[in-house]
Amino acid sequence: MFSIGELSRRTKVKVPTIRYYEEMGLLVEAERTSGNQRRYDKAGLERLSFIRHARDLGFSIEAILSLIELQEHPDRSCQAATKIAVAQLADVRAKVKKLKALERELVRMAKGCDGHGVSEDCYVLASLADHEHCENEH
Amino acid sequence: MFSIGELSRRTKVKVPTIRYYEEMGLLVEAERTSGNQRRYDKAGLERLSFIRHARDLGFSIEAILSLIELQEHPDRSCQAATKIAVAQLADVRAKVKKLKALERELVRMAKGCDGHGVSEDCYVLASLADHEHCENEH
DNA sequence: TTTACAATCTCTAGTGACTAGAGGTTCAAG
DNA sequence: CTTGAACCTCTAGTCACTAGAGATTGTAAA
Repeated sequence: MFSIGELSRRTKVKVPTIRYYEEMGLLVEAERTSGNQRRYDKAGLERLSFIRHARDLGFSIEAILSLIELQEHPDRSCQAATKIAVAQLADVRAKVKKLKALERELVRMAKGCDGHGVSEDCYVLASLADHEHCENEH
Repeated sequence: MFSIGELSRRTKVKVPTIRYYEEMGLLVEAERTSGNQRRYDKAGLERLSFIRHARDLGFSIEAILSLIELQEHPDRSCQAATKIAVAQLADVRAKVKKLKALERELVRMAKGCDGHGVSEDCYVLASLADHEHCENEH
């Protein structure tokens, strides 16, 4: 049995965030001492590790709620869980693609005017003002 | 002179968002009709296009405020603007890197259990519960 | 000119996933 | 028994919008 601070140290999840997760229903309400402080055990630690890992992977709290629900009903959880993971993967891939496009355009912009002042006009500002320069449609 | 709705149509920025930008100081306060409705001209359109383009590139509203300020003082704006753009680029690159790592792990997870049910336990759930499976440190 | 109705106005509140702070209580070591 | 770090609850703030209520205005057809 350990305190919320200890749980925080072990999982690297901040104390107020743990309380927030409890409020959101991700964590079951913790046991309390007679003085109303939360106490956790190994199960609580594992649950929070699961949540943290999923958050790190970009799953929304809602998605994590679904995954937790699936954990509680092990029959046919596999297909449903995979579906959520695949959706998350698609999301991540879409973000990567968009960011890659932005990266290309920013490189182009930032190269326009560096040290050696071709200072007639700022290329960065001009690029932002004029969409026509753009390689990508966004 | 055109209405906020017309401006919205031309820039693809939603009407409440335009009002929000005005409130945040990104747009100068628009002229009004006798009946208090906003009217815009070409200058307003160009300014909003600039803002929209910068937002699409992931610049924060604060960064855009800086860029707009730079526009108003064209002397030595180039270096400062480039600095902002380079910072933005670094940010985008960091995000890409992180997402790429997540993508790899999600691929590994989602492949674990697909159609042909090796249904002893759900690999997706197991992966989330057990950080040790992880290739990446996060 | 009147009427209808879409578009506009302001204002408040909600989103997601936390983070910060106030003001009060409890735990554990010395 | 005292100290003080850690805990408690509650409210409000963050960012960049988005949604909705309720009132007013603009404009085109009858």
